[in-house]
Amino acid sequence: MLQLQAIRENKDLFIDALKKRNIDAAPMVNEVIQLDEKRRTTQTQLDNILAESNKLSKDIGALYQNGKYQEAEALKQKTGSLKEDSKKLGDELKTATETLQALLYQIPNVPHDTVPAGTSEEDNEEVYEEGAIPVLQTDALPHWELAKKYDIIDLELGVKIAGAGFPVYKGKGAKLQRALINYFLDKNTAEGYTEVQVPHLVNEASGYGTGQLPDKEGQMYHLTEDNLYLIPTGEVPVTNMFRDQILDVGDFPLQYTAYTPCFRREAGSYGAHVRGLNRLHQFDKVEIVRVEHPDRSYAALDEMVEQVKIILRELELPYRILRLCGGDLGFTAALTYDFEVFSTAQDRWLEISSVSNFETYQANRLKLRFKDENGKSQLAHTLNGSALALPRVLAGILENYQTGDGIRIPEVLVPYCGFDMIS
RNA sequence: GGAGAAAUGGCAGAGUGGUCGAAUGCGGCAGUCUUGAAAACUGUUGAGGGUCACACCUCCGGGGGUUCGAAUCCCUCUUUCUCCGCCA
Repeated sequence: MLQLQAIRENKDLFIDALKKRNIDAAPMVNEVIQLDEKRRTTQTQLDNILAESNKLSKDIGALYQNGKYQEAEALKQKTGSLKEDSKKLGDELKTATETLQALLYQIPNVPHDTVPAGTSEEDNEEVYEEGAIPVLQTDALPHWELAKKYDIIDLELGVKIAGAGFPVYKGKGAKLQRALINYFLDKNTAEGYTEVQVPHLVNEASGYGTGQLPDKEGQMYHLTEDNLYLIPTGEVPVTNMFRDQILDVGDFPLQYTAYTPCFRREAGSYGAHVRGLNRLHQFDKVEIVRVEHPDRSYAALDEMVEQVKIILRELELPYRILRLCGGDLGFTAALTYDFEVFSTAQDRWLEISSVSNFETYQANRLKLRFKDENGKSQLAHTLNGSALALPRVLAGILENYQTGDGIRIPEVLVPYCGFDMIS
């Protein structure tokens, strides 16, 4: 959520910056300002009435204590109309505040200066590429064929148990997945991220805190009986650890890593590109989350990008980094780098990580603040990234490491797997 | 799941329906003292709205109610603790 006061002071700046997202924010921003003015005048009126009635109540109390019951009763008569007015104004204030809040929820974050203009993923800017794309023999298979051939992932079995998009990993496939999780967590903790295990279901407040609610409501599995949501990413529980907190400036940097399954309804996405592990309803992910001082958040973002690069380099997977354009940038992010691994047999790039700085957008919703050097409280910056998402990394390994004899295991994973070949 | 108790500032812990945003202690911060530190003493120390700044308003787990007036009374939800039941 954008900061109201900042909008009030620089509305044109916001309207301009949001153009990069290809939206005309002017009507919304103007309405925000209007609603805010309404809210404030109502608040002032209400405050005055409350002040008056507080004073009357005190006077009545004093009169009672001095035994002047007649005078007290007389004063009581005067409180009736004040009560009515305050009730009416209170309702108005509530409505104005809620309307304003709902509107603010609808305005996306302001893109960072470096975010390229553009309307779709076509316009994302490639900023880095590393790793040679292997040349495979002509009979190379896509990962879903390999999964079947070596009996390591069973998609049909998952259909029986749950439905499409819920794979069953078997034997060396399961072990490889577990190896990747451990490897990722080890890399992250070695870099100073504290490992946490967090709930996989979150309440409504957490959903609002990180911005999945209200705009992505339909993408999350919702347990209506208990009003809980299955997490679409570890970002939600981990970042919400800090909701409603006022940190000390010395607490930075806060860095956490968590392994969690992720659940996504993926309503409306079907077709050839969702085959195999490409798009699932349940998948595993190791997430890194940071809470940072505003002055340091972009340095932190760079460090997170570096962290993901190192992992991919060690896995010897060919990858590229994209800076997302305004049209492709997530609702809550100010700047996002996507990592894509080249999936050789599918001949396409697969997104395996997304690293973002949300600046104060989430913090404002989370009420995540810190006391700065002058003792004033201000909003912190939040960041997160995948390090990494499992299924597509797995797909990349299966496809890129396939040989005529089987699938080779990347060297760094051999100690974690206990085998060096799937055949 | 059943029965009971509780929820107050960073923490601990008072609080009779009126002058309680809330005693006291600890912690934090500033100062005095000291070569320095500790101790002692003095002062200060929640959040939000509002204002140029004050004033003023809101918040004692959340929501609602009674009352001129609620931390205090009532209803409800949530959470925690104790006992019972079930259970990885």
